Amino acid sequence: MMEGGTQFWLVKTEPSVYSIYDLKREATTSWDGVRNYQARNFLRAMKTGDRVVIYHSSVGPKGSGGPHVAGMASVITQAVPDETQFDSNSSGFDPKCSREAPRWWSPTLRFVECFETPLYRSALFGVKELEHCELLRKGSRLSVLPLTSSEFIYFLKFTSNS
DNA sequence: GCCAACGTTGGC
DNA sequence: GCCAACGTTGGC
Repeated sequence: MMEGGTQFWLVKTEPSVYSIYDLKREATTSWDGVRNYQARNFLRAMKTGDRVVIYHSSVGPKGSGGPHVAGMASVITQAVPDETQFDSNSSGFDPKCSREAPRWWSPTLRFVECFETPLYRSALFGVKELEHCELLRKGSRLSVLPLTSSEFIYFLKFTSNS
């Protein structure tokens, strides 16, 4: 269960690149490739046991109904240096980084569950619990963000075992 | 330190 | 595909 001190997060991913179905198949994954300092700081603040909401972004209106919350994950390992920053063959390669001075970090996440029905972004507007959520702020591009407990509990209602 | 130019994100 | 909003870069 959730112990005191558990924090809640939401991470975005483009399902055409990496989806919750990929996470389900792999069971765990290193959440790498994030190249924004604010998001990086949140990744580093993640602790084992923290709960994570998975959001599918950049899903066109012609796609699968638009961007949506896809399911749940949890943090199993705190962030370590993101290996892709050192890999010149990776799109995440950052020539300014070295192993002595890494800049980008990635925690390991574990699949928890995929929602039976996607929770579409369009359905979130007007939800009282989410009225201050960064996810819904116009122009927000932050791909890792903290959730308040009431925001998280709102998303929890869409899990199968709640 | 300012800010224009640029590249990217991501909803629509 | 469009484009507004954003973050970063780099000249000054």
